[in-house]
Order: sequence, then C-alpha cells, then structure tokens
Amino acid sequence: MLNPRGPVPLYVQVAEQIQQDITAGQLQPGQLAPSEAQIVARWGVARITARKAIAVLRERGLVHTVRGRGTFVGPEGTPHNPKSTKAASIAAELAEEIRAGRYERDVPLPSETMLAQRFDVAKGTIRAAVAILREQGWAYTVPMRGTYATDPARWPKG
Amino acid sequence: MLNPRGPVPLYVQVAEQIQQDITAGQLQPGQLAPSEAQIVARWGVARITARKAIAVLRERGLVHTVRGRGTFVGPEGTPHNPKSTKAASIAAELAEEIRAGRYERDVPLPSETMLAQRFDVAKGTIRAAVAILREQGWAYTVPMRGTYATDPARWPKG
DNA sequence: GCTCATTTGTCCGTATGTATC
DNA sequence: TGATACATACGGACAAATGAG
Repeated sequence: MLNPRGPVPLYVQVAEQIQQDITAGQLQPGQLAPSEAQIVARWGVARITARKAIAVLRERGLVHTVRGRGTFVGPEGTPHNPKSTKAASIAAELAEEIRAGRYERDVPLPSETMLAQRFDVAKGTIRAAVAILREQGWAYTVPMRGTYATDPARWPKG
Repeated sequence: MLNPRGPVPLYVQVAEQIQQDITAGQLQPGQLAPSEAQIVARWGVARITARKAIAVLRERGLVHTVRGRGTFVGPEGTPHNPKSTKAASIAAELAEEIRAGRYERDVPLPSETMLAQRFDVAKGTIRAAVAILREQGWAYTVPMRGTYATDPARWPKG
C-alpha cells in the first residue's frame, strides 16, 4: 500500500489515499474521516504521520477537524452527518423487520427493556430509535399501552 | 520576518519575536504562548527550531511549560488564565447575560441540553460552566428543579 | 452526577539523512 | 569538525473535549 522508501513522504501518500476515498464518493461530506488511531492501525504508521496526513487534507480544504469529535469530510460549516449513530442503525433494523411483517398490528412492539437487552444498548438509545421510527412513520405510540407498528397501507415508501 | 543567513540563530530570532509580544503586552501572563505547531506554521521553521526557541524563553524566565497543556507566559507558579478553557468562556458569557437581566429570578436557566445545543458543546462542558457560575455566585442549583440566577443583591462585584 | 472510551491537542525524547556555514 | 537548520518519522505520555451509558 505504502512505499516508505520512495520520494513521496509517507504522510502525503496516506493523505492521497484518503483523498481518493473522498473524491470517489465513498466518504461523503459530513461523514467522519478516518481518525488518527484508525490511520495508525490501517497503514501502520506513527501518530505524527497520521496527524500530518490529516493536516494535508485540511490545508487542501477537504476536511475539517473538531476536537473531541473527529475529522469530518468537507470544509468548516459542513453539517455533520450522524448517520452512524447507534439509534439510527437500530431504527433501520427495526423498520426492516416491520416491513418484513415480523410484528402483528394489534400487538405492541417489544418493550424498551427487551429491546435494550437484545441490542445490548441503554434504554435511552432505544427511546431515541423509537422516536426515529415514529418520525419516519413506521410506528406510533399509545401512552400507557405501548408502541405499535404502522398499518402497511401507511408505510413510508423508499 | 526572519533572516536565515544572519549571524543570529533562527531559534533566537523566533524567541525574540515572541518575547516582543510578551513585553508589548499582547501576551499576558497566564495566557498560552504559541505552541510548537503554531511556531512551525507561523514562521515556517522546523520543530527543532521551535522547541529551541521556547527553551530560550524558558531559560530567560519568560514562560513555563506544562506537559500536555502547553507553554504559558510568566514564570512557574503564574496562575493560568482560565479564559483559555471553553467552560470558563461559556460561564463568562452566561454571567454577562445574567448581569444584563436576561433571566428572570423565578425561572430556571435553560437546561443543560438546550445550552449544549446553543453553544455547540457537550453537556459535560455546560456542567463545568454552570459549576463555575455557582462558584462565582452567579447562580444556584436546586436538585430536581433546575439552576436559577442569583438575586441581583447578591451578585459578585467586578 | 458519575464513569468510561474515543479523539484531538500538546509536549518530550529520539533517530536518520541532507545541507549550509 | 561542529553548530545550525530542515524534513521526515517513530514512540510515549498527559491533557482537554466529547459522547455513551
């Protein structure tokens, strides 16, 4: 992958491999670029080298960095895309199951506690996932009763 | 800015430019002096040169260095200006708003979540900022109720 | 309010190779 | 020969901000 003895510095080689992922569209604006630790693990370089590679991308205006969060694709001001949050992925999985007819219409979905166990996450995460399902129209909640799958006639399309 | 071919070593020249910023008062005691990386970027020198420049300032007693935090203006023991932390600057902004009468006395301040959104920081940072407000006497917290602005009669002075 | 893991920021020490004076 | 300086690269450590739980 990398040529440590060539005329091109390692950090430039790493930067350009990441740049390819960006221009190829595999890394969309707002998404997280590889972290320093990921670069270290993936290319077997030192952290300084990883940092310099990111600095190159930053100078080229391809990414911007937020301390404590990571480096994001796109220039400063690009809206961050939390596409990879746990709640969203759980919501997607549940939506898929609803579409597959796994849940009857008159029976509540599994409780927060059950879902929290199944996905091995906190109840708060399940609550967020259910909120997404409601927003997208896959489910509705009746206070003191539970959350139910939406009628197939009203399923969102796409 | 720098004269690489003159009789004065680069690292001394860099040190003396920073020293000017200090004696001119642009860099106050307790403030962060330029980091190694900033020196590299600003004067286009190598890291070794930046380190040596800082070492010169340290030998002259103008700065002191704390590992992991940076180099601060003033000799060892100088109180670090907490303005450099995010929580402190948020606390200062909120204190200013309290002084301006923006919050009623009987109504809680905005929740941690709201403030975290407004300042685009983590809830932990807001928590630290509120703790500072409490310490300074600008606000007090009632468990399970919220945080309230202090009565104007008890505002800290200064 | 607390702990924990992740991530970036900063500093420290070292090393190799090149170049100038 | 030695001091100065640059560019590159490694490894380690601590600190601060964030986010999940």
